[in-house]
Amino acid sequence: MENPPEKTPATWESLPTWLLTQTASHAQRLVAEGFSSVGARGYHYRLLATLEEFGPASQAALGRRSGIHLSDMVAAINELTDRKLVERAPDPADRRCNIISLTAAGKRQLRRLEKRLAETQDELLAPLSPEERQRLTELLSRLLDHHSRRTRTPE
Amino acid sequence: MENPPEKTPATWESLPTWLLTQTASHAQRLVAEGFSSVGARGYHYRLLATLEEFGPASQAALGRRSGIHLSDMVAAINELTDRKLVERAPDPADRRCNIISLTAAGKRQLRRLEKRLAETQDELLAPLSPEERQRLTELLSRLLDHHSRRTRTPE
DNA sequence: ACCCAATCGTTCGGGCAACCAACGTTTGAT
DNA sequence: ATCAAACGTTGGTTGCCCGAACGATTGGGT
Repeated sequence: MENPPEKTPATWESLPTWLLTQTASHAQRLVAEGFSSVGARGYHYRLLATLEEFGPASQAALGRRSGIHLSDMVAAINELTDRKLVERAPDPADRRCNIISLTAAGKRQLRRLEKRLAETQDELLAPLSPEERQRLTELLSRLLDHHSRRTRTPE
Repeated sequence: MENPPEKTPATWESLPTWLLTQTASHAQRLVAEGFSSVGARGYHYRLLATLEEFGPASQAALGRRSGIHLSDMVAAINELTDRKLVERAPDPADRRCNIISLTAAGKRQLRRLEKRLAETQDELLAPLSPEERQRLTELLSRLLDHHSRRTRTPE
């Protein structure tokens, strides 16, 4: 999306969906860059943060809480265990389950990722005043709220 | 992202980058659904719209104007020619080039896609008042502007 | 007139986030 | 005891974005 050097003053450029997805792609790039500078990606942060917030859990529970698909958990957890940021232990009470828990190194890494993430927020919102930032997040929250309620089966 | 039925009241949920990327993913889903209901996807719309706005052009020029990578043009144009929405003709003046042009059916399809797209805007912004919609697009425009200027080499 | 750099279309490949289908193992409720 | 459900795992698919390479063709410089 950044490559093509030609101007594109096209019809769709002002549509909310376009503005949204485009700014989001910039945001994602910034976040990913921040994370990759410490050798991680989005899933890693989400998992580490979820682990700290809710404590050790099975892969399935972890996936539900962090919004990561079960089939993507395997690779993500593997990558984290390879880096010793997380431990995968069999659940003695239920042999189907692995219990994933945060290591000390994992906690340190989480601190680093949080720092990067905070910097990224600022980079993203650079051109906006504090009040504008406030309004933007408020509007986005409303939108997200509305649409996740419709998709997440109400009950 | 919509699948897991569990609540995820996690740390990062209020971060602007999260709100942005998540609402964007909802937006993208809505757009994609709208398009696919008439057998198209994003690239198709972008190409048809660009063709109508700028007239027939080579694949390369078309790609630059619509922000689609050259290497992705082949497949997209193939799909459009298969559906007779677009014509690929050799350029008599430059045998390296294909000249892509819109057919009547392509124009009709474009009208359909525009209609879907308009409906999608409304669906996306449903919970916002007209003034709020205005403010949101203005804020997003500012952000997008700022960040695309930094990436697109100024000159 | 010639050469070389640039452009065009094309193919193949990768990355990412999200998702789906299937399977064997294990569990728990009936 | 059985059977549905959950768990982890493997191996796909999709859409969008990007890069490397290559043959064919072109056009500018000299």
